[in-house]
Amino acid sequence: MCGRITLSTPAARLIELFQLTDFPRMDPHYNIAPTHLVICIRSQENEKQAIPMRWGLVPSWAKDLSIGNRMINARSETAAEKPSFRKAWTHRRCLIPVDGFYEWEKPAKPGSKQKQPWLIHAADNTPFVLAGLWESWQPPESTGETVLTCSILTTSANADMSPIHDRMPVIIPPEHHATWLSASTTTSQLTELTQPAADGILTRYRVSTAVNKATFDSPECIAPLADTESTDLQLF
DNA sequence: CCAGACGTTGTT
DNA sequence: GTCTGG
DNA sequence: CCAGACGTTGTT
DNA sequence: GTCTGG
Repeated sequence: MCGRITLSTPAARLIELFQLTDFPRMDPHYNIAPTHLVICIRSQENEKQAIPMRWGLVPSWAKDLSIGNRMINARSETAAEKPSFRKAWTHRRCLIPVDGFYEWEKPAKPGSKQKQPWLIHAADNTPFVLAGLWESWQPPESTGETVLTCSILTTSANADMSPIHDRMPVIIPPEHHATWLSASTTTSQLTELTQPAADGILTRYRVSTAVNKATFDSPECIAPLADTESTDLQLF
């Protein structure tokens, strides 16, 4: 779950949301896939910074970048114990702003229909912030540049998501951003912050199956179909 | 001791 | 790097 | 997450 | 069917 996201919110608005002075230059993208860059906000020596990172966490011991291809999500319930995630869980948490994310609903009857893609977004059409872990990876033999990578944490679905899926990304509301990024946050606080989001904050609409093939920076792929559950989404 | 895994989702 | 399984 | 490949030898 | 690449 949570294997595609969108981010077209202008940098100025994200600067305001995170109270930053600097922000990386990024064009709007409507179909961000694993291995693409996502924006991560991390706290580095008490300095908050927004940095593009490769989506798919590559543990420091990995011999190959491709290991990150299946590390796009981390279960919040078990990340503290998993060898690939536990150091990041303790020391390298980050925030990942999105406009929304895609979820592919399985066909009700097996073998019948095609999967239905939905775009899930905030009910109030504002960008929102996912909980992530990040890692720094150095290619073996010192050949090539250090690569920053990240993973999106998941938790069980809230009432908004459960009709189409049993998991959802962890969402961190603005009042908890600082706690999530702080190095002194306790285990019990982390458990609290990774609970499913409050019911009612998300809504969704059907998108064309063309989302699969759309280029990832085209707004076409988030155009709602006629049969839609919310009609008031605006581009940011 | 060394060798091999190290992950999630969803589906069966 | 660190843990698990053989 | 989906889309697309899924193989080797030898020759150019 | 299952893995890899994006």
